[in-house]
Amino acid sequence: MKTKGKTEILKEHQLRHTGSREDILAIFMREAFALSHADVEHRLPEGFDRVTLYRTLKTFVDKGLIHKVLDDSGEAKYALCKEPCSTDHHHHGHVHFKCTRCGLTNCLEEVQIPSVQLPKGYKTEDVNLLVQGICLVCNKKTASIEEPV
Amino acid sequence: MKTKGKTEILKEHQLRHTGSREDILAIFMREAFALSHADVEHRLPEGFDRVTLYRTLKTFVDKGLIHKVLDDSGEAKYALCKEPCSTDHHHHGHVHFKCTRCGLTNCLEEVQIPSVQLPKGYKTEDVNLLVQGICLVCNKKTASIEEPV
DNA sequence: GGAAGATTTGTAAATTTGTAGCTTTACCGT
DNA sequence: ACGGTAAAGCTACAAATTTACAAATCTTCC
Repeated sequence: MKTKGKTEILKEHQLRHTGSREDILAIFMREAFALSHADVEHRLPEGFDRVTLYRTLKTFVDKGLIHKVLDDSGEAKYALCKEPCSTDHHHHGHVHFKCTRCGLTNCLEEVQIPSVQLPKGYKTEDVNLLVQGICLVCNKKTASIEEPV
Repeated sequence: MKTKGKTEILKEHQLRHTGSREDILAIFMREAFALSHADVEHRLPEGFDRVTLYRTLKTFVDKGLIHKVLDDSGEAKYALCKEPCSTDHHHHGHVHFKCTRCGLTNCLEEVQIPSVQLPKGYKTEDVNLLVQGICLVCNKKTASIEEPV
């Protein structure tokens, strides 16, 4: 199964195909975890215009190409929308996991958010769940030190 | 039932009772929903020192007087801790709800976060759940228009 | 393939935001 | 009331974000 191309993704979201957008989109496609503004910036070629990055991230969010990932740091992070998101409706049923050790935030696509029963009168449209803790990778590192075979 | 006084709250958290803290605490007690840094700032008297606000919010979080409420906006919000929070351990098993209509974010103290089963190897330390949708108040307004008796 | 019109980008400058250092002021236990 | 100490009130800075505007780049339509 071939992954959707960048050109195709941009077109789907009614965005012009430009070099900057291609670069930024490529970064999101390459990394599996959620990226903050700074994360993206670091991965961009030296001297990439900062203003363009601000604008592009905003545009991508507005058009539903990427979505904001909640984070306790207060610093917004972004990740590609894998499920179809229209301009106005983001829909993300999966859990986000932030490792307190390595600091990376991932989408755990395979973990569904359990349904939540809200009090009468509330209407649910979207649910976001952020779990913080130690991720698989960091956990292994620790284990190999603290629990020798 | 009388609500706990500001003086009492500050004392409980080992904080000196000062004018600034009283002002800021009063704002949180007055508003039922979560407030961003900017929200608090706007409600403070003209000319209130910016730096003091930064420091006070930080102190309040550190001492467990208020807790961060995650928000999809990326902008951190804060709300009073109703459950007893010690200096080092915030414990918030409850759900946060953000209304897409009125934009307000509330703590639903009565709704517990269901436990989440993560893949093997992950270790959970903290869980945050944000539900977005239509709140009780906004829902009623709508209902009274769309579903006349 | 090229031109027109609209969008996007690059640049500089203005604003806003978050911190640090230091002095003065205000708490609070004794 | 006194004195040690925490907090407030500045000022100054660096970094982050936004704005304005002209130049460069897309798209569409001949």
